[in-house]
Amino acid sequence: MIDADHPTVVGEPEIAPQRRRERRDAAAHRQRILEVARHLFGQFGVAAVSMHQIAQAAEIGQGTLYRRYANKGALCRDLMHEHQVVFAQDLQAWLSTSVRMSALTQLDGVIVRTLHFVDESTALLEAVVRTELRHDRCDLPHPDDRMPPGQEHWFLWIHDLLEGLLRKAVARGEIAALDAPYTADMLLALMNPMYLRFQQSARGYDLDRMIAGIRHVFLRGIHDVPGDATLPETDR
Amino acid sequence: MIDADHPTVVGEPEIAPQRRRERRDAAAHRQRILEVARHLFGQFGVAAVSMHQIAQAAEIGQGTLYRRYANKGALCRDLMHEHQVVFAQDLQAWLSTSVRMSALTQLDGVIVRTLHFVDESTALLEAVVRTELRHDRCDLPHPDDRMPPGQEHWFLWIHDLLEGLLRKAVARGEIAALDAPYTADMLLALMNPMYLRFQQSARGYDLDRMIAGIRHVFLRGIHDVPGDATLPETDR
DNA sequence: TTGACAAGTGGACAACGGTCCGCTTATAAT
DNA sequence: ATTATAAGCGGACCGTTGTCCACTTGTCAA
Repeated sequence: MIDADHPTVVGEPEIAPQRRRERRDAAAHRQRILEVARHLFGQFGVAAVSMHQIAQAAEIGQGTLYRRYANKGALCRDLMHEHQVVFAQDLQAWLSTSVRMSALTQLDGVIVRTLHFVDESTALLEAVVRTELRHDRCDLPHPDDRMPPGQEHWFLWIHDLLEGLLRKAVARGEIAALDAPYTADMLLALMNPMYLRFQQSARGYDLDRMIAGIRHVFLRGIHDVPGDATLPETDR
Repeated sequence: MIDADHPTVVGEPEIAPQRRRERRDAAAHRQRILEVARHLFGQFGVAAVSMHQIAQAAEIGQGTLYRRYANKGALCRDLMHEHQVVFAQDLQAWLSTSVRMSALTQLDGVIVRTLHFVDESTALLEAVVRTELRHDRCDLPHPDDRMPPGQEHWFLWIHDLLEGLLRKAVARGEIAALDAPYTADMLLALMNPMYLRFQQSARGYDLDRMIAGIRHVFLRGIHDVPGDATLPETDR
């Protein structure tokens, strides 16, 4: 109820000009959390460290920890953030130096680089994926406020990148028309951290073999030209 | 300690001729468990039902439940078993009626049928996959004694089937040489229940679109011939 | 400086998955 | 029928994830 007697400012600035910035002590805690988590993860492995442990080691309550990070996955995402940014920049840079190449070549470059990146970050990425699917997170484009703004979900970005390159390749007549969004998703499925790890540890494939396989099927399956003189060796 | 006075049978039958058969009451419990689980799953969804609940509803202790099923995944596997057998037989039957077709056509048939099967069994299959990867089950060929003997892990079977068909296609000169084991794994990755569901619910792809996409990439990527006029009908 | 209030905090609590272990009982050999 | 024994049983118990809520404290505005 609005009380007319009170001197409510006319156009009261409901706009909430900018979100009250993070309290200083909170920021300090945040730092400590990341630090401690990084340390514990390094020492025992991501999977073996519980949120409770992290809270204790950081000498804060669980509630505090969960306030900042809804789950271990979120924490890992924050830890990864830096790497991701670097990766994204590198990729972006490479793309811009390679504009003169064929879209297919660019696509290949993106795939290979992404695979390497995922392969290097398996530990953290796996935790992310894991918690996401524990929560039935099958509604991928989730907002997730706790994430630094502007940092969209990473996989989404890669997806769009792949899709874009596929479209470009089609537009340039490098390949026949195809279902770009779904094809991008297929590629993404093959680069899923958990799957990657499974194939490496249980099947014993190494990264190069996987890259070769993906190349063989995709770059051929997409390409119109039957000959494969330019394709990398199947080498197995 | 062996007491020499006792008439221990000379070559005592250490062989344990056949495992003492399941006690009758235990068998009854098993039935009840399956029944109750099926019911609860149907009512609330697989994910929403806890082992504790199942035990309670079946009026047995948790220990009893866990004795038979190491986890929810195992229970679901048992529930699925029947369907799986039927599916396997159907597939086998179809394969034997289609021996005169090209290996590639057979491969296509297997892929399509498997996709449909997975799609129909998502609920249960998902629980299986989920628990398997919760346990870091990245060592797939796990023995898992609690499974009906002779019933190997299902995915393994499909994998071998796919691999075999790929090899056959290569041997017959239908396609260029490739890395059959890994290619089979790629296909399997795309048929993963969790991934399937994700793509359907989050991305909104329907099964036909996915089949079309996989066909486009794989049957083209593998095939030597650029045209695709010979590709089999969708037959559903 | 003061006070209001949202942001921040901590720890109790609950649900779930899963293990353990001591007791009971069906079964098979005697 | 008796008995040894392994199969079966139940529920207390543990660790983990995640929620809740009463309390404290930094911050901003007056």
